[in-house]
Amino acid sequence: MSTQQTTDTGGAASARVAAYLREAILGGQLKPGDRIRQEEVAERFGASRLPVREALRMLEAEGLTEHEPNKGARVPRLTQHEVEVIYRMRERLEPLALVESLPLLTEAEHAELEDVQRRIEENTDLERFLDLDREFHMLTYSGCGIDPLNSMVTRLWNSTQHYRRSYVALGGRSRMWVVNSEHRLILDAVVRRDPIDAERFVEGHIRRTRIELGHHPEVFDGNPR
Amino acid sequence: MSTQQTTDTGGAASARVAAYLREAILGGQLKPGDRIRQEEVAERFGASRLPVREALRMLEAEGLTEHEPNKGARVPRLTQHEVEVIYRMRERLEPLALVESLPLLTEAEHAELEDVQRRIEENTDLERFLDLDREFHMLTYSGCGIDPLNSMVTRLWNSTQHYRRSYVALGGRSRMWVVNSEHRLILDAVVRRDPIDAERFVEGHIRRTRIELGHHPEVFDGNPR
DNA sequence: TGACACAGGATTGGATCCAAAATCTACTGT
DNA sequence: ACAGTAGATTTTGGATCCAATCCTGTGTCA
Repeated sequence: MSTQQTTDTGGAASARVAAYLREAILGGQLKPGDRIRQEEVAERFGASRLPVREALRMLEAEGLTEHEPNKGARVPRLTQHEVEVIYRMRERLEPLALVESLPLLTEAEHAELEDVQRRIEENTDLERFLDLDREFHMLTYSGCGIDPLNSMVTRLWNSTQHYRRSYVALGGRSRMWVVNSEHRLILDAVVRRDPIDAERFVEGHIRRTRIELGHHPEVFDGNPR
Repeated sequence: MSTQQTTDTGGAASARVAAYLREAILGGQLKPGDRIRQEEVAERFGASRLPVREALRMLEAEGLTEHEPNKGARVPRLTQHEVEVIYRMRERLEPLALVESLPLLTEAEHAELEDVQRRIEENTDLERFLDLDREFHMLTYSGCGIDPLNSMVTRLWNSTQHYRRSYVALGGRSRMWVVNSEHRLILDAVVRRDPIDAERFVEGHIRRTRIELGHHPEVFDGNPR
């Protein structure tokens, strides 16, 4: 599987169910607005409903589901304005995460970053691009051991995954090209361990994406259901 | 009860248990490092362990408990560095929350803010100060309807509540005086609906608190257990 | 005396059953 | 034909019981 973070919280069964649903939501099989029925998941998984309930709670904390009493869980649907604010949050939090992480990244991790970036540049598949892009950024933050910071950054990425997909599908090849050139700037700053540039470049990278996104309201129209 | 936010998520019983535990943690009856036994809470509450489990999950999402498989829930204990990074996160997120909130605050809410600030200035009790200070800030953000932003700000406040208490107890009356003068600046900017000043003042308010906290490592030493 | 192993108790994780709430459907009345 | 309502079905919330895991204290042996 490609998309990280196994939340070791909860028992073995809950963790497996959570991983399964996480994959389904981030992978786009479950879309914003979709309802998640406990019984259905439990059955498909050969477990009782209880670990499913636990899993849904974990996912809620990760921003992947939302819960209404006596009505159940859904994949949250966001407005364009909500997504824009989430990007503004990212503009402020991720530079901080990177600065905290920067001095603790090893040369092995630098090499891994180089490798991921190389694979992004060789890649042509959309879904794979989403995963690799995420992997690149998360790797740059991986030196930062502050739990609330990590989990919030992860949550912001999770919440917007579906809209990122729509947007990249729209922008296509040229969009990926821009991302790559900006990644190169970030990567250089990371390897040089230059906190000023690192902060500047990652902030600009996210800001430019937010502004681009603002020009494409159609990303938020076609929400199913 | 004084410390808001009833997380309408979960059934009636879970919500009540969550409210009870939330109050106990924020109020200081449960301290960082303390273990929370499901059976114990369930019994004291006349309910089964299941709603307690749900409640603990909710609280985990709010940053009030942490969970380890097969070992149960504890109140998280933070290092000085973690608290410092949380304050840096607040420095970046809360100005954003305030700017988003600013144009949507009504004059009734301005009046309510005035009232809360007046009550803070008249107050001498430490625990009451913690509640009122929180209420003041949350009120300034209350126009911002963006869920992830609200919940993250709340979570950051939750995580540091215990250390805020120790710190205020240390600084005493003079500390409260500084806070009040800074609140007045923020309040003025809010009433004038001046986003530049509002952002500046709230950012400075939090930053100064962070720097002050850095000079008092003893706040983080005496952690029980 | 100290370290390791084992056993018993305590505590959490999961399954099943039942109750309550919400949603859906079909019927009735105008 | 349509709106409103009552009943049936679906789905979630909670209680109880059982299983698996962890922790603690004691005893044995080197």
